[in-house]
Parts: sequence; structure tokens; C-alpha cells
Amino acid sequence: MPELPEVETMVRGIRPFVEGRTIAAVRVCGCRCRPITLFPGLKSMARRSVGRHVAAVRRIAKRVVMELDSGDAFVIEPRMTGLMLLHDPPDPEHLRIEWRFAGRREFNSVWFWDRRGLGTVRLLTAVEFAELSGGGLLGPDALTMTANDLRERMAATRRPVKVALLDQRLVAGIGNLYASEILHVARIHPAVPAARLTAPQADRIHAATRLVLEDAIRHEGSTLGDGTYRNVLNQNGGYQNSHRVYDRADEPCPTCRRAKVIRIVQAQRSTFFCPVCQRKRQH
DNA sequence: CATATGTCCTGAGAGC
DNA sequence: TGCTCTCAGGACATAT
Repeated sequence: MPELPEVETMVRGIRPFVEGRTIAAVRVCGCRCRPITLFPGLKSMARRSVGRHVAAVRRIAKRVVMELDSGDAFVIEPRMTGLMLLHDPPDPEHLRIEWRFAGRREFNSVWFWDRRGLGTVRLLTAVEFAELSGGGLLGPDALTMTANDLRERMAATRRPVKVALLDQRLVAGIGNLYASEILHVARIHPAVPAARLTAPQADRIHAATRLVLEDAIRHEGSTLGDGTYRNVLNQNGGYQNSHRVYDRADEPCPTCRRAKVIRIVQAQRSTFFCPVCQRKRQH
């Protein structure tokens, strides 16, 4: 499930082969699948982008953005199972969109591949794009937010801190996997109401967020048991081997080695934590 | 307004 | 063996 580290890995992976290139074609590919959500339709997408240069490739929260010299921007949301690929898809039938570039280099296309098809590809105008990135729909980026950002955001909701960390309007980029990892490093119980966090506790979450996300980026993200996430060369990420608690119910806590990691459900999502290291009341 | 739940989708695994 | 059922969760829509 692509969260900030996986999407950052996609961006860094395609950037050297996409930035500065001229778009020669955009087409729908794959076969038996229901078409994924495209906005606007493929025709106007192609009309507005073919012949344009890709001015920049960057990440906004959990989205990949390819900005064109016209000011329009492709915004790709991988959601659960989407990937950006330079070649060699996990399977050919779930390829969804291909961007082909003019000229001949090592890679001349980039693909969006998506097994479940929940992802979206949109071509936004400069105005629409500005609304997305600065319209209050997304909180500060989890990788660059300040400690004060996080304290203020957490103070604004009574929801459990784990659930609050998943709200992209509060903090952008954290998903279900990294929320558990971050809270374990920060030694915070996931059910604590966010507004009840003390300032030092919120600061621990801030520091843990940076630590965990940067480490996960270094390892090129997490490839879970279902093998869905792959980097742009269709290789596994490596951070799953460093997971402390996620999907490790009944295994010993890597910190205290005494308690077993337990799994609870919050807002219909799995949360993993150590009941000893992440006690609600600390002494 | 804040919070909670339902929906989309496919493949893996369980159970009979 | 082969069927049906449940589960996984990011973001958005709808309900309370």
C-alpha cells in the first residue's frame, strides 16, 4: 500500500528518466480490466499533454505529480495497489496508462500499473493543481512538517491519535502501516485521544515520523506479503524487514522483548502495538 | 461542525 | 478439488 515512502521512491525512481522529456503519446493499456478513473477523458488528456515537456516530477502527499511546461500537471494516486514503472510490470494485464516520450534513452516510457484499479490518473490545470496542494485538503507533509505543526494538528481533534495520523487533512503522507510504526518508536498508545497528548509526547511523534519515514525511503519502501508494492524496476522494497510491529501480532516486541505485539482494530483498520512499551499511563 | 460508516476493487486464504 | 466467504485499506461520499 503506497504511503509516503513508497510514493517518494516512485518519484525518485522515474525522475531521471522523465524530467525534461517530451511526451510523445499517452495511451490506455492492459486489457481485461475495467478502466481506471481518468480525469478528464483520455482524448483531452492526450490533446493537452502530447508535445509538452515534463518540467518537474514530484510528490504531493501520497500522489505522484508530473508537471508540464504548460502548467498542467498529471496527478497520479496509486491508492492501494498502484505503481509507477519504467519497465517489466508484475503482470501485463493490470497495466493501465502509458506515457511515451520522444527520443531514445534507456527508458522511453513510464507506466501506471494497478492490480485492484482503485488508483486514479488526472490531468489538472494549474488552477486545479493549486487547489489540491494549497486548498486545505492536505495538511503539512509528514516529512517536512515542524514539531509545532504536529502539536497544533493533534490538539484539534479528540479522535485516537492513530486515527488522527491517518487523516490527510491534518498531516499528509502517513498511512496505516507507518502510523503503527511511528507510534511504536514514539512509545505512544494508539488509542490516546490526540488532543490529550502532552507536548513532549507530540514531539516524540514528530521525531519518530521523520526517523521512520526517512529510514523507509532509504530502504525503498515496504513490500508486504502479498508482494503488491514494487519499485519502478519491479523489485521488492526492503523496509518490511525493519517493521517493528506492523503485521507482527504475537511476535515479541523488538524494544522490550518481553511483551508480545498485539493487534486491535481502530476505524476498521488494523493497529499493531506493544502493550508494555506503549502504555496509556506512563510512570 | 466533528466524527463515523459505507463504498470502490481484486487476489489470497480459510473453511466446507 | 472447487466453491463461497471474508479480509486487506487509501480516499472519497454519505450519514449521524
